[in-house]
Amino acid sequence: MSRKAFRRLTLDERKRSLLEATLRCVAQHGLKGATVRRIAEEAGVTAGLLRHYFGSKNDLVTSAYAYLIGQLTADAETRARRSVGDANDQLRDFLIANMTTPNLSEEKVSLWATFVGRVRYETDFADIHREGYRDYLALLESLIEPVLAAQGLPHASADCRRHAIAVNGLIDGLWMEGSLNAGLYSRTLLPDLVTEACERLLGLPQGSLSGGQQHT
Amino acid sequence: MSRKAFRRLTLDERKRSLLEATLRCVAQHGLKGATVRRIAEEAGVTAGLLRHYFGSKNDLVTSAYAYLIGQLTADAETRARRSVGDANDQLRDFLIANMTTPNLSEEKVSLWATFVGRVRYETDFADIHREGYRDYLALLESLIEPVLAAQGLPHASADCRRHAIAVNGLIDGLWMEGSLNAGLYSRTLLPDLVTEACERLLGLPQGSLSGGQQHT
DNA sequence: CATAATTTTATACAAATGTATAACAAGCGA
DNA sequence: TCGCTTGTTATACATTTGTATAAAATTATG
Repeated sequence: MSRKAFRRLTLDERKRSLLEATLRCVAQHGLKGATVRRIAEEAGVTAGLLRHYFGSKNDLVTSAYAYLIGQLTADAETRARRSVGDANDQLRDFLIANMTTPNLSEEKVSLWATFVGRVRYETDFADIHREGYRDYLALLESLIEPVLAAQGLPHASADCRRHAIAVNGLIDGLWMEGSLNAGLYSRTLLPDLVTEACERLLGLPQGSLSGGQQHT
Repeated sequence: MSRKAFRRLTLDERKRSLLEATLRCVAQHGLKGATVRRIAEEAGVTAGLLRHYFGSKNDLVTSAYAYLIGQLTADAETRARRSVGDANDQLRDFLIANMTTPNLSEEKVSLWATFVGRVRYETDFADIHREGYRDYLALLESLIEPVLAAQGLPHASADCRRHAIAVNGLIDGLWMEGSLNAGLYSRTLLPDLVTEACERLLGLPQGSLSGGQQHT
């Protein structure tokens, strides 16, 4: 009986591959159901290798959570920032990015929920969550501020923060229910709904976010 | 060595006690981490008894999820319906019920997230989720409709549904983030914020939900 | 108070899990 | 081509897990 043939990867390639295999397994089988053996199989390696790169299973899973969160916000931010238009366009694109693929995804919501369920009881997860939330809120505030300013609405720091909390709640809730119940809605319902709702929350004139524009 | 002394309970008492012990364990240790032995210890019985009342661990956990969902909506509905005022008061009390204890609770959010993480991949959980979501949305629609009608706003079934989806997203998101980050906010921020945001989402005159009223 | 019914305890067991460690081999530098 | 480093495989092990089953104790019924 001969050994399995294998190929060496660079440290970054291998780590990424392991983290992504971990996320797929956690989504499908849950946190404990994602056993080191299953993850290894998913990544096409043997179990021992996981411990070579991550000190323990907990280390691996924690890193995978951080990887996921970073990816989610980075994706949405990228889609907002690359918008060539004015502040309204950027905010609109950010909202829509959260209501369309790849961010609107059953798998990602499942992962996110699974991890969030542990935030209260495991400090490693709590730290990652807190940091992610803070970043996301800050990003949202920075997108909202110029929109309010352009409309001549109050846009002091406290105003922006309050609005950001509400809009963030709206996004999170719709993102979650929308991903889980994707089949129930038409593909454009959520993007339309979130832009309209955001206009109302911020007190913008109707159509200032959605008006005339077509989202891709 | 003598056996442990025990007391017999009625079927309902025992089942309830086991379900609640299960929820506490799932919150603290996750779905797989809530082992039958831990649950049994939490309930003050031995492991064998679980299988006497629930055919398998999966059966027990599924039942616990349904129990939790039922409890959450029932609590909020009760607090809305017992409101003696008009339609506005009922809607307001419903919103506030979701932003204050006992519903605003880290433990409940943790549980909810943990279960939601499995909805995509296990049909038992999916069924419970779908049903719960449908009920919750219907309840919300029924609370929104008379408020819109009283204001002379469009309140056809489609209008109410659209608004209910948005408001539900807002509630879910704020409830979740609010519970996890309870320490970050003052105790009245979320209730104030959710009522104001809901006014805006529905297009109600400012203060029509929050105005003058004091929430307990 | 005796007897039966069934809740509850206690023990057993195979399978699976995270971790540790030894053996191997791929690819780099000489 | 040869050795050497270390990425990678393979195996071992104690522990924990869900489930099954036998034994015992509590309560209801007469």
